[in-house]
Amino acid sequence: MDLQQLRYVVEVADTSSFTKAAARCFVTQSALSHQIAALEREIGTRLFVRSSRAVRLSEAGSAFLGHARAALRAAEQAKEDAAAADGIVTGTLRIGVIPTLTAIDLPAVLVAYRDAHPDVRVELRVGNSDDLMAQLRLGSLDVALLGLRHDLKPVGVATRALSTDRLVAVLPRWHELAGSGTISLRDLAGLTFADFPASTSGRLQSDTAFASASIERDVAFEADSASMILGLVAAGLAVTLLAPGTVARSGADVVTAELRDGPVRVELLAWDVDAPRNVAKAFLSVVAAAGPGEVSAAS
Amino acid sequence: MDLQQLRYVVEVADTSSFTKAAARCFVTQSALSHQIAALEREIGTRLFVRSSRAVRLSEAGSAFLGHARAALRAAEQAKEDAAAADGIVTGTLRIGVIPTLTAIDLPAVLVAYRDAHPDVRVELRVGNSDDLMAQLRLGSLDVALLGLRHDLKPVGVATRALSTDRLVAVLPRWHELAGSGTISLRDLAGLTFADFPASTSGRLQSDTAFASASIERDVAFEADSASMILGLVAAGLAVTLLAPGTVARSGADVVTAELRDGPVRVELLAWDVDAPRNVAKAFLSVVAAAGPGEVSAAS
DNA sequence: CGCGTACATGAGTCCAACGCATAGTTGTCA
DNA sequence: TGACAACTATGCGTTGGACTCATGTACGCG
Repeated sequence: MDLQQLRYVVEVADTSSFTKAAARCFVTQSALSHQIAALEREIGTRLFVRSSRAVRLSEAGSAFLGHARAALRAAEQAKEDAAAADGIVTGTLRIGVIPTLTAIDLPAVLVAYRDAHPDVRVELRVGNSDDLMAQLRLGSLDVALLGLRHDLKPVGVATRALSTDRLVAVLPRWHELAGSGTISLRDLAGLTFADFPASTSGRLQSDTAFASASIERDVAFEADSASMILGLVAAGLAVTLLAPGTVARSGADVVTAELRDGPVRVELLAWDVDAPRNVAKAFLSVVAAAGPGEVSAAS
Repeated sequence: MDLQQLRYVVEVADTSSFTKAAARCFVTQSALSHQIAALEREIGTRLFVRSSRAVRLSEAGSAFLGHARAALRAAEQAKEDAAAADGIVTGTLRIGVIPTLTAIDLPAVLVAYRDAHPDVRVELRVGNSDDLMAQLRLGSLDVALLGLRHDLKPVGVATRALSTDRLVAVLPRWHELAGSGTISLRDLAGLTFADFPASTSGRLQSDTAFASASIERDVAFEADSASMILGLVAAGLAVTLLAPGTVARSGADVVTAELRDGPVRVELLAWDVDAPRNVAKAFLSVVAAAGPGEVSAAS
């Protein structure tokens, strides 16, 4: 048995394909077939059921997989902790980040991080807050930078609040409400809206605010990126609610109006509280040094 | 990184010697040196501090070692569980046994076990009950067959009582008490005793019995094997207390006398309740099928 | 029934782990 | 103090096994 063989098994299980797994491992399909076959010979059982169109784990394979992952994790952890004993942080840090993040300057943070820990490889994954939270809980992300309604406390993870902002109304330049100072949600009643797709956490922020003010609104346009939504607003097709920082950084040709009863959104740094890896702990320190924020225990 | 390298690290850590570790791994010392050096190069840290006369773990090595063991254990477990999914028990069963065991016929049990699970390698280690318990708790034994005073409940392990016996007095053939039927401890006062070494659990059985009967006795001979003690008795140098089965199986030229107030000794099967491995569970079944006994939960 | 896709298998290549020999270091003893 | 013993490090040649390439086989699909 060999760690390499365990990696192969995990990849095949994850991709349900020898060919795809081989590509991910940067070897040919035949090399991977050979190794899996050798492993199966050694343990005396088929780990995968091959059916020419798909590959799936056998019962024995299912029993094997968990331990294989554990072995690989332990080996990785061994390496990281040994280096950590010498004060060196190594490994791969997997960061999830929402595209609209404004609370911190992530590139600047990464400069500081890389400066302090040059041996760490960084994987950045952009996604929406819901997906990132799910990946964090699954352990496929180490830390995540995301945005939530201020009254939602994520469960199963520890968090540090990075910023708290009240959303602003975003209007076309020539809109009648432009320049009328602070307004309220009710002033927007009857207008056409662009917003994030239904039942995403980005959308939920606005939906909840309008619902609790008992205002029906017409979301005629849905898009999954803030810049797309801002484009729609600039074109005069709709209005929307967004964090002021998001609008400012986009450079979109729109105007904003403060909302006295707009929803409050918190951007926060979240991490797995159960198994914080060295790379993640180091990232937390760098963020803590870079900006303010308030730590909150996992719930 | 490679599982083989992890095995090397563990062995070197356990033996504090490259040479001894190499011998245990059935490779030359140079092969092991090469591999450790390669691993240290990969993780960028020295795992061992070499001081020409002794090898000890560095701080990084200590951090590494635990994870290395975990990785090896997980890999082993992966193999065993995969086979178990096909109803096959594999791996190595480590049994500890006291030399005086009489409650079960261990060879017969092993015949049945080997018959049911031919793929299991069996390691037998003979030792005294105290050492076996310690090894069991450390996880370096899977099951142990040992003897204890009936009123001592071992902690941290689950047990199954196999037999309960009252010790008998063992006397030279020509002794005046020979043939006098059931006697009491007090009849033995003033005689010269042979027994197990002080503060072993074997010795404790008799010591406690005499102490609670307020009888001083003279243990002039100490030996760590029952056959040696019986030899001393047969030679007329001393008397002793032993389990009747031990005496019967030894074939020693001695006579026994039942003791109405002799200490009661329990032989039992003990196993680690936290992580019972497949091989151990299978052994428990075989013992359960072979003989009677009463299971007791861990305390 | 040919075509495409995917896994298995045989043959050949090449690297890396191994063994051998030896050097270097340190503690021990006459 | 010098010879020795015990131990690890290292250079070098050898070989087993992991890999690639080429091909075989099985299956679904139009």
